[in-house]
Amino acid sequence: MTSWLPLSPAERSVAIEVLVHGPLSRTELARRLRLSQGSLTRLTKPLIESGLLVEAAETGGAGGSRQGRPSQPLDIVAESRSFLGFKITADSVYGVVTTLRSEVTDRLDRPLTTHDPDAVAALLAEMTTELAARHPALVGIGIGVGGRVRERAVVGESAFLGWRDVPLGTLVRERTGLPVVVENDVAALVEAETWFGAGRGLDRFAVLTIGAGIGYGLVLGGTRVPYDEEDRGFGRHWIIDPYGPLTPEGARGSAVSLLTIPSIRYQVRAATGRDIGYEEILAGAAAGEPMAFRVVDEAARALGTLVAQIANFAMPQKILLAGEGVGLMDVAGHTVRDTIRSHRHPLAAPVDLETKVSDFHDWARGAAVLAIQVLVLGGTGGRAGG
Amino acid sequence: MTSWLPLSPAERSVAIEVLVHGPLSRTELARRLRLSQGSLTRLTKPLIESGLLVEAAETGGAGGSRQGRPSQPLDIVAESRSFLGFKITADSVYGVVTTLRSEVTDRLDRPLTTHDPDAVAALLAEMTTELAARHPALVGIGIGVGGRVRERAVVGESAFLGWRDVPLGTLVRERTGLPVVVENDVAALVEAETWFGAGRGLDRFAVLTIGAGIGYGLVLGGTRVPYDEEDRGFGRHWIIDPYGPLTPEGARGSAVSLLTIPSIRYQVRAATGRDIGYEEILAGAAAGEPMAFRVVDEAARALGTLVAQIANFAMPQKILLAGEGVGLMDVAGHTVRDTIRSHRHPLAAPVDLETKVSDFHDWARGAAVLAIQVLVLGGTGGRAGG
DNA sequence: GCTGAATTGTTCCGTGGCGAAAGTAATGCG
DNA sequence: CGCATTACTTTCGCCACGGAACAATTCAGC
Repeated sequence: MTSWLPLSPAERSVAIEVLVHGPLSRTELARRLRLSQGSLTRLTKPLIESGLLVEAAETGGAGGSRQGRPSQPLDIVAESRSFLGFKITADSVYGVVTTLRSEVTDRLDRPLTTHDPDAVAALLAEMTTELAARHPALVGIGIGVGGRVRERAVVGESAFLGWRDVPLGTLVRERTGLPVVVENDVAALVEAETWFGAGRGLDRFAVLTIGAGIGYGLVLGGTRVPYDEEDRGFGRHWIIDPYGPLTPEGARGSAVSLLTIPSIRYQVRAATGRDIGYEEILAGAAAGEPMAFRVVDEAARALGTLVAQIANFAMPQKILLAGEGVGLMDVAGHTVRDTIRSHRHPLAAPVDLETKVSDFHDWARGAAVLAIQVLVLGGTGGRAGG
Repeated sequence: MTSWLPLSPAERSVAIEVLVHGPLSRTELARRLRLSQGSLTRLTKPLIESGLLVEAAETGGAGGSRQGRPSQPLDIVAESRSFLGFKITADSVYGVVTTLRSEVTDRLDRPLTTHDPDAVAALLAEMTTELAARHPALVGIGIGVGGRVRERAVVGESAFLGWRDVPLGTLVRERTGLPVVVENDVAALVEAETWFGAGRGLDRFAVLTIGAGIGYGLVLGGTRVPYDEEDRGFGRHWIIDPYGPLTPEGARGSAVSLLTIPSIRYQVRAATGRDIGYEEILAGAAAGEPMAFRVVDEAARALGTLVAQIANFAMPQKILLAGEGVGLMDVAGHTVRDTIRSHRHPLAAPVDLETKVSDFHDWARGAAVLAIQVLVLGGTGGRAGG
């Protein structure tokens, strides 16, 4: 079962709308999809018969009209199928099991002791077997990797794994028998947020991730813009302050050198001689420790500048800050917001900014969403506009 | 005649494809629009009968296949209708007459001696009358104004004219009897380049204009992103160098203070005490005059930074530099390109950059394109995705 | 409780746009 | 003079959609 089989385009749009925007009545769907009510009766009938949709029992009583025949919301049976998402880091593999709605129902992590492609694939297969025992309805696997990925199957280049042209998709599919999607990890997270997260239903949407590195993704017209280029690691050459800090990673004063967790720790270590953890640095900055404050304050200004540039030039309706390094916002959010304002027209609409601290399981969940998309869209996921 | 009347969506797409992409055979159209050949016979028949399309006589002999029945290119009768475009500046009105393909066939300029809305409308009507005498098939008027424009008809706010909520569209329509479209001048230029210029056929495309001010427009999915905000003049708060020049317009080190013609002239005047023209400053910089060189070199670096930021964050397939102030590229193009490179990943694809020095007639032509769009699209031009 | 208004969902029919495939037209090549 | 090749046309059938009448189900008011 590679996809929801012979779903007509209209049926698919109904399925996606219900999947992404929760239980909806036929009338509401007709409004959203600009179809007649009659068409909706026609379209939903086979979907219900096939068991994909169900008529939700409760109208809830919230919202809705007071008079007339009560609406009959339709919902997806989110638990009918399970999806597996993996995030591969240098020393660990993080795995999650999700429902069709991308709700995480299980987790499994394993240390990664070798970077040999076959061994990695074997580990993934082993984890899959273990999780499949607990979740019989497993129908697809998504894998997120830092680096360049081609055709959603082959890792073209991944520095931290030392890989070149590794057909990871095939390796895992052969060992599991399940359809596999491989994608750049940032791309996966962006897709997940677009379908089920902060970017749901938006036309233009941007994601900026801060962690060990910088990630960036742009969604236009509901579709992620494919970056042919920079999945070798964003932000190494986004120069924010030419006189900024010089760090091992990234050009002087670049987003990477100012914002990533390693760079911030490096700066503090270089200044104080002590190797302090990221959280501790943030706490120190909040407590007014001069050195930590200086570094964090500079990072906050850099982040504000970056967000303002994204808002000015890509004009998204919303910007999501994600990753492990956005704890910055808790400590220095006001500095970030002040900086954004100073880089925007005073009368411009304020930037709709959302912050979401994410761990590696969120990245894995992003990968699982890819598997969901492939199932729903029938293998043709990720169309580039022509 | 407000539009091409009852054109079905499919017929419209055929008309637009031929209009924008030159003479095309039915088979070629079928390929581009992903329709069957039979459908194209059906769709083109009424278009030809109504006189909108004609079968071009010459297949040319260039390109094309060698064997088989020769193709029969279809073309739009570009001269069958004329359009009028106006660009209003503080002291002049520039007018052009164009064909359906937006080729300029006539021009007319007049000084603007008053900013009284009725007087301006009267002047536009007078110019229209004069041009209509020479071009009988005039069917629509487009007007480009710097400032905020609502609903393609009302000038909400225009600083240089001192206008607030002036229903310019209505004023001109009442006096001419022709359908009128009013739009922000930058928006008009972007639309024109998207349909008939550098952005033709592209999915993602950005325009940056440099002149008395800065302008910016982004096209995604073939549609211009509506900027709810910054049509009060872009770039006043795009801080490129916090320690950059302080000028009367724009924040310190902003794109406006570094790049616009008035700011560059101001900087040279402040440094040398002499009031020199823009072209002369560029010539001086090229000749190695220290002061002019310093200012122009700094401007070129700023432009490079700006273009790199646009490329990094909006990810367009192409960026067009337009306006009266892009002569900069002739003198310091290498500096601009070097700066772009230094702000991008070394392995990233080079930015596709096009330069087009435009004068006020090009701005007027942009406005005329709006009138063409409205005619072709049937009044519903400028849909926001939702 | 009954009636009527309001709202959701269903059934039925007509239309129109589309693709598939067969047929026709116009050319070059041997 | 066929024959292959390519462009276009015609015919046919399908099917997705909208529109309208109808059934279902609730609430409001008397």
